[in-house]
Amino acid sequence: MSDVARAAGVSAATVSRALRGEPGVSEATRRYVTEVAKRMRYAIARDASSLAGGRRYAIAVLTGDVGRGDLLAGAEGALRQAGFDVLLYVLGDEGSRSGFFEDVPLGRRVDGVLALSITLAESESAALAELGVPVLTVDDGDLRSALRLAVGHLIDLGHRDIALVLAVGVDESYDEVLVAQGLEIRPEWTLWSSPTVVGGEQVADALLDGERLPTAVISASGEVALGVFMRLRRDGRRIPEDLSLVSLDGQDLTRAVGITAVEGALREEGEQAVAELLGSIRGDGESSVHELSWQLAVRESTGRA
Amino acid sequence: MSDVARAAGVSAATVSRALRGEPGVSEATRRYVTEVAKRMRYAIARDASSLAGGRRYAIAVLTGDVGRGDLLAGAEGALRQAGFDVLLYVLGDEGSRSGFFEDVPLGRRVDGVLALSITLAESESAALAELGVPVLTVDDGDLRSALRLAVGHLIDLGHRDIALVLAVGVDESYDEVLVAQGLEIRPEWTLWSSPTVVGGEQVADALLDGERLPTAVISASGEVALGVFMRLRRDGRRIPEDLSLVSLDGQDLTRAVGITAVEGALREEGEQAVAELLGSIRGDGESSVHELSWQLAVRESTGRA
DNA sequence: CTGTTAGCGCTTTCAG
DNA sequence: CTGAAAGCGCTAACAG
Repeated sequence: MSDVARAAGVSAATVSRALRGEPGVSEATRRYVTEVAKRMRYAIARDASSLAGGRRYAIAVLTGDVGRGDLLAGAEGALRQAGFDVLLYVLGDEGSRSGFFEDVPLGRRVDGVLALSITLAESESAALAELGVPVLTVDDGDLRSALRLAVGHLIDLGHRDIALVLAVGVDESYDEVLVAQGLEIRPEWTLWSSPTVVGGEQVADALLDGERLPTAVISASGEVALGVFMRLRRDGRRIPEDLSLVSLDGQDLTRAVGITAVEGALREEGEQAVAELLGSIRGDGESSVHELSWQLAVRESTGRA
Repeated sequence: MSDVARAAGVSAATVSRALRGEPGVSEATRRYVTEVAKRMRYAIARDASSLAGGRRYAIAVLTGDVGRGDLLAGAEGALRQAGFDVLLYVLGDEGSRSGFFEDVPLGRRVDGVLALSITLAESESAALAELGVPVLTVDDGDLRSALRLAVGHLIDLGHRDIALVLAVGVDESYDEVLVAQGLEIRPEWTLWSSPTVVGGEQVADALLDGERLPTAVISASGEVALGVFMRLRRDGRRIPEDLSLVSLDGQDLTRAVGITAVEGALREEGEQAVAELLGSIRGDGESSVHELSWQLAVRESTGRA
């Protein structure tokens, strides 16, 4: 920096102010210094800058699963544009996750934390809170609201007989969502399946064995939806003419196959989450939660009842 | 750090040495200092450390597409374990990519660069080279070698009549790979398709329209393989009894559906790439290329001819 | 093996 | 609006 200062005939302090857009420099000086710096290919050293200035210009991004890639991509883009470094931590498997939280390696290194596609345990949140910087958690959102969207779409298409396939282990009841929209519940049309294509095929078999076929199926898992899709087609059923199908998950899969699905605008949500976090950093420093909101991607697997 | 030094009754220099595992401290002192530091929840400030020490302990990870998530996850894990920060840059769309290379924002900030799932243009490589740190590019590997693996597997199963589906736009010939393994080439069994499920279905139709069906199909794309799979099954063909199917890509898709595929051990390759890069950083500082190597994941879509 | 002494390259008062 | 000076929190010789 002092080289640039010398070349521009000013002091280092002025170069610093000029390059960072700080007030207190005449426009002419700023322009000139900026130009000299560019010519000399000079860029401020982040380490020294944050050491001296106390700012860090870095955000830690925690993610459970790199699968939801677009969320990450959106966040990264927005952060880079805002001049922040992205320190990535993939906390997918238990080992790396506990290793991370055991001794959170972020002390005095980041201005904030963004937790994507990861549900933090109480103790984990506490560990992050100790950093003293805002934490923004992007919550995967409510299955209930996703379901509402799917049901609404099917009802609009005239469906009344809707089966719901949940993940095994889910013991919560979602009947109310259907009931709230005026549907009758038939117990045999609530099914559980492991989140695999094979599971979906079995579900389809079960459905076909029933005394009456629903006119639509909603699956919580994309893999299951695909299994149902393939099994029904192999059985000669047409989709969507004979049966409509909606998935509540599995963005990539459902898009590839053309299955109507509830999904998030992940990239945009990532950007938005960053905006919230940066706002908090500049503002009250509060931690918060960003709820992912769902949208319906209507594709070829749904039609009139 | 001086607080810790005082509390431990030593100098700051000793604390520094002890905490970083530098030689020149007695084991007893190191243990004691470490303990005091932990008790005081002290961690070395990276900024100050790298400013003073000249080391940076950070690697820039460039990735074109977060899709190949496991590569990234593997690399991140290995880097974290080695004590390096991961600065992530997602260079998916043209805008962010050119923005990045226009003014590579990494000067004096990283010890090395890891380029994953991204093919660097000449000028981009040059821009990175200017950083003066090693660059390790992970190359997606050769379609030819992936194909060789698939063909070998099918030949082992007794197949001689193999169709190959390439991406539209690929004008290179891969006949030699088949010929080298003693197969005869039938021109009508080389097909081109857009990398979509629908494209795959069309390919299947074309195959079914032909005068003779091959006993096996190799598809360069996972989506296409899925399309072929679904179309054939709907047509009443059994897979693998009537026809075997291998995909050269589409890890997630093919795994979900149970299609035999050539794939990389992405997580492990990511770790390995990191090892190579760190080696170069500590060693000759040379940039290099890590070729992804392929493996065959045999699933239910292939069987004896 | 340990302490002392200079910086690392910036930013920030405080004067001018 | 600009410059001089004093650190930011560490590490790296250099002594002892």
